Amino acid sequence: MAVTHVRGAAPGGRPAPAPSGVVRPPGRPRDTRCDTAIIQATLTELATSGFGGLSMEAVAAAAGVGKGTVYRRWPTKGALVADALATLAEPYEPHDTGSLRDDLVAALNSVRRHSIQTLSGRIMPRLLAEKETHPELFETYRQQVIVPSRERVASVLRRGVAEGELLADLDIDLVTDMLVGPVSYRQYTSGSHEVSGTRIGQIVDTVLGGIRLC
Amino acid sequence: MAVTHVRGAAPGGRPAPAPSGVVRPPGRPRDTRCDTAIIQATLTELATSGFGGLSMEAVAAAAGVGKGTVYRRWPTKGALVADALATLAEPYEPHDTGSLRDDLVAALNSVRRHSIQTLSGRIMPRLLAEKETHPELFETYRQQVIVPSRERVASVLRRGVAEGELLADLDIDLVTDMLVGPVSYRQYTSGSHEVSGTRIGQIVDTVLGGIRLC
Amino acid sequence: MAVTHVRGAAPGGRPAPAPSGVVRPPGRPRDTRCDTAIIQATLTELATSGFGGLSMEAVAAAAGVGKGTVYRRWPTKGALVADALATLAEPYEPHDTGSLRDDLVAALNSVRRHSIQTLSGRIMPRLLAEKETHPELFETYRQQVIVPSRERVASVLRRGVAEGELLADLDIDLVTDMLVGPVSYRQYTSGSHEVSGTRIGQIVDTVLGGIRLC
Amino acid sequence: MAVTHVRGAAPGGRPAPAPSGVVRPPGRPRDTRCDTAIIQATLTELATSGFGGLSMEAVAAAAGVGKGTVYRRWPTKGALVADALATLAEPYEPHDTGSLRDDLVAALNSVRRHSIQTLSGRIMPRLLAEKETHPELFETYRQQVIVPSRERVASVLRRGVAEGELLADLDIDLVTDMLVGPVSYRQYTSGSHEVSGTRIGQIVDTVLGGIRLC
DNA sequence: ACATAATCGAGACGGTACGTCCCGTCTTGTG
DNA sequence: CACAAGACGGGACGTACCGTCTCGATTATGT
Repeated sequence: MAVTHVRGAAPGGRPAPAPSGVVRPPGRPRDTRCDTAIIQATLTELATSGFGGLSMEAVAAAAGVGKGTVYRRWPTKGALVADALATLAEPYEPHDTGSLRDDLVAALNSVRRHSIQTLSGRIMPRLLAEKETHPELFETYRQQVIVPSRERVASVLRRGVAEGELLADLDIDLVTDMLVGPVSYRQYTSGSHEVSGTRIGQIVDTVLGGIRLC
Repeated sequence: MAVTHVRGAAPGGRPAPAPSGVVRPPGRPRDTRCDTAIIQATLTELATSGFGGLSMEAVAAAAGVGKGTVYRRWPTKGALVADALATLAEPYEPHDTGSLRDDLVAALNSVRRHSIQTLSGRIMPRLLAEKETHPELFETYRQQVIVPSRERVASVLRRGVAEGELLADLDIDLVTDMLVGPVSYRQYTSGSHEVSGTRIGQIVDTVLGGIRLC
Repeated sequence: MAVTHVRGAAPGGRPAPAPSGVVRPPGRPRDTRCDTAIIQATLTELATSGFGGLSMEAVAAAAGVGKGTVYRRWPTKGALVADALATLAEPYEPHDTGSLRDDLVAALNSVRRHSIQTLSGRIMPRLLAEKETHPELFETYRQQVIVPSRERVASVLRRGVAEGELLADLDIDLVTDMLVGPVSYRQYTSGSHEVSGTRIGQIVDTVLGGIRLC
Repeated sequence: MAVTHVRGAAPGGRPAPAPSGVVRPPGRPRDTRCDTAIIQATLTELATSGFGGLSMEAVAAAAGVGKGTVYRRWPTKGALVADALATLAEPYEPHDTGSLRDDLVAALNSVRRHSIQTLSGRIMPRLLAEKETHPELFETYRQQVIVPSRERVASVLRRGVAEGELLADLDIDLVTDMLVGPVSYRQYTSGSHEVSGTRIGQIVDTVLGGIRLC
């Protein structure tokens, strides 16, 4: 179940020597390849077993690392998961094709793809389940993943308002919910069939029908 | 965290002696109060700890019965949870106030209330997390809880179509998603503030703005 | 490395039902076969690895028993070893052939045999090594094994005094040391060759030469 | 529990530069103060924890030295302990006061004192316990410590034979056992009180009573 | 009334996973 | 090169449960 084995890494993967001028602690420095392997294994385990079912031992084994190496860096499971979630941050990349509708469709398609294909998307329902028990973890996830994702939709909407295509007093947050909500909700709870591209177009059109200037 | 303790039940709670004419196995008959206590404890544990964190031992303890009493009835955790989920079925109660908008708002408010106040609503994210691992459990939940809940909204929409208030070729499933989706999505993923009654009205109005005949 | 496997024991080995009139705790009673298997394994491990090298896990494995079964009975290693040592008690069997010399030789031969052939004899140097760290354990061993062993020699000497064959004011404890000491000392510290029967006779004769009435 | 800290040593303690004319390996020469500190720490640890409980890491820490410094000199624990035991050799110092009895008493007193006061005496039972597992270590100890100690007694006895005070065909080894045995045996196994000076006199007298010419 | 037979609470059992600790090895920078 | 410092993989330890099992006590039914 190992994601990245440290021992198998290419020799060239070793980190460069520390830049001069930085005080370094004595002794053998920590191997940064272990950090990445552990974080990656944590995310995989999180997606597979959830926070409750995640064990430090399984993470260490999946990372190909001794248990002590994990505990030396993160004293608790919560701290490890929190740091792992923090790496999920996605850069905000606005796109502007000129067409308001096309940009919204594109943004929602990216939401859809995220939930299916990425590790982060598979982690989402696991964290949702633990939201009552560990609200801070889901909050981290929300800030790192959900908020940027919503922001892509919201920025398109704001542009529509600025360009006079949408109602001037539009509640951006509300409309974002009305676009992202149906896609995300359906994606996660549907029995088998996922949300299709056609359906996303219909969702956008229906919402636009109610908020566009006429 | 025991919900119902068998031992503490009033003597009058005992089931009536079996009706004559029915062949009964010899020996002491099973105590039906144990069944209900175990099912109830299972649902509570499911809401509290999720499927992965649920243990037969904890269920037995919460129900105030011995472990053997649980295993005598359900050999596996999955069978127990499946039976427990099957009891969540909610009766379908349509309401018709004459106003399409008011009925939709009422139906969505019921969705909102369900997710917050009921045990079933707290179980939902737990099962969602296990959907990949145990799809049959979530499917049971969907049939027992989600489908009836959506049906309340869909029936109102169908009535609107029949009465000529809504577009004739309306995609009921799609619009149901667009009404339930934003509420449910926001309710479960929001940081702190829940969905307000006002917002539900806005959601209904926005959707109606795009699908109402004009 | 298992000494006695519980599972493989004959069905007839089950303990008899408790005598009536004794209050019994509820639940499944403890299996006494586990107790004996654990004690036996403890003594074997003690002889093999000493007190410091003895681990509860190894004892459990050697006894063919789960670790919990050991900890349920003895919370600490010290308590387990103490109880194990208490079972080493040997019944005192005086022998009287009429000849003072022959009886002393026989008693010393029994000391010699004990140190070589018995588990208890192999445990002795292990406990001696831990005498500074855990004096109470060695004290238990002394009372259970060493004292009775010395008493066999001392009782013969006392008889010799009573029958007028030995000096009336003989220091029994001292002479016991002078008989047991050379045998035990040589037995444990000698490079390879053990103490022979001939040598034991010489030791007895030499001591008798100094304390016999002449 | 460090015996000698290298780091804390006075600068003057550095070894003198090597005499010219000797071929020396290139690079920094080994610090001889480390050797002595490690050996000393090994003996202390051996007395405190025994062979099984002794770890290279603990030795290094007690010596105030890095672990690598120990492993560079001795690859295994056995090699280190063997070298440490080899340093325990005691010079043989016969004494002759003219009185056979007094010399024997003095020799036995030295045995007694050794077992109590010296590090070597506290190591003795530790090694005894490992005699089955590591016979070569105890053999080293025997040659370095036990044999010289016995020789002091034996030489007095031989002198007694030569001077005609003892039986001509005396078994020196046997009588040595009979003198050293009771003292050592009692010293190590006694519950609390040690062997007194008076008792040593009694032992010597009793043995002499049986072997002296009359 | 009394034997029969299955249920029930309680808890012991073998097994396993957990987090901690520590060992011996390896890898840094400094002298 | 030697040396300290300490990170690393591996493994053992004691704990905590899990699901199964085995007790005595209880409770209905048939004779």
